[in-house]
Amino acid sequence: MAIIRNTLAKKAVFEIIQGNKTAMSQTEIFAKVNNICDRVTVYRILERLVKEVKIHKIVNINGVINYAPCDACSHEQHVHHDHLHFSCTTCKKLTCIADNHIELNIPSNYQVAEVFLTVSGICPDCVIMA
Amino acid sequence: MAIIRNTLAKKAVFEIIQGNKTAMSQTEIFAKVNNICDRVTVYRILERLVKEVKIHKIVNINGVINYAPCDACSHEQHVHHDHLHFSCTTCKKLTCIADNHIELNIPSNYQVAEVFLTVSGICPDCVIMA
DNA sequence: TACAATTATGCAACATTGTTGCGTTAATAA
DNA sequence: TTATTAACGCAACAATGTTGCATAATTGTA
Ligand SMILES: [Zn+2]
Ligand SMILES: [Zn+2]
Ligand SMILES: [Zn+2]
Ligand SMILES: [Zn+2]
Repeated sequence: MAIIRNTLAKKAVFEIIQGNKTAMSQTEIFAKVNNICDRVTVYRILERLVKEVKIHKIVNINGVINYAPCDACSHEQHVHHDHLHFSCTTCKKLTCIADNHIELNIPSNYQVAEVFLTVSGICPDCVIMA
Repeated sequence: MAIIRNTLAKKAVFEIIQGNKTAMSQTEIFAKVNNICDRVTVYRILERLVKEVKIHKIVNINGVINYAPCDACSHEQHVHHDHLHFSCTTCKKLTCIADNHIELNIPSNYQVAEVFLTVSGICPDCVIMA
């Protein structure tokens, strides 16, 4: 059951996320959606897109939740979102960076599931400006 | 200028944070403060304690901002907060783990400032329960 | 094409979290 | 003790996210 429907609003939201170089917050997405649907609907669409593994959720270093497409996420039918994210302190943009396999050094009584790695600094666009 | 005052509320908040094994959110801290002061005051105290490098701010994987003491943060008069944080998916607690020096693999046109590394999974307390 | 089933939406109402302004309180130095 | 001003309380507001329910729209089927 639970047949997935491809509505106009859902397509619009997904295209907005895909069309952007960097990850976007619900607020930014809703601003771009141009009143094609309600604020609440955007929340619900985002929730669905995450569940369908079309986008992934990234928490920025200030706590704001952002969304980015999952293109780079699924390799060989194995979904993983543990790539690195770069958070620019100047333009505040959050960018997905290719995989970054790291060695962890955690006490063995901790059972590791996912790794969230975000690096802050200045992105290429903003370095040029400076 | 800007003389720092050590008020009752500030002491209470700091002791609550220090007395807890894991990091705490503003909501949790205010709940423990037992109406010794206003909700807003807790926000302002937390802000000050962060500025004074007595506590540090950690964003949990769900976007909730948590606070933990800075004991483990300053080594040889050099402050750094880039240690690893463990976020338990069962009890939702956020724990500071000792330093974790990692090798990053980021395009050279990105200018790195800080590294935020959070690992999710099951903490020792919750592993025992299961 | 028409219809039924049910997913998705709009809207209102609410909850939570965080912020700001301003008059008052209280910590600290002199 | 007094003056200075950091810190506080309170009210009001803003932003973000959630829920319930009636209505609309999509999709498979007849
Ligand atoms: Zn930038
Ligand atoms: Zn990403
Ligand atoms: Zn736990
Ligand atoms: Zn920490």
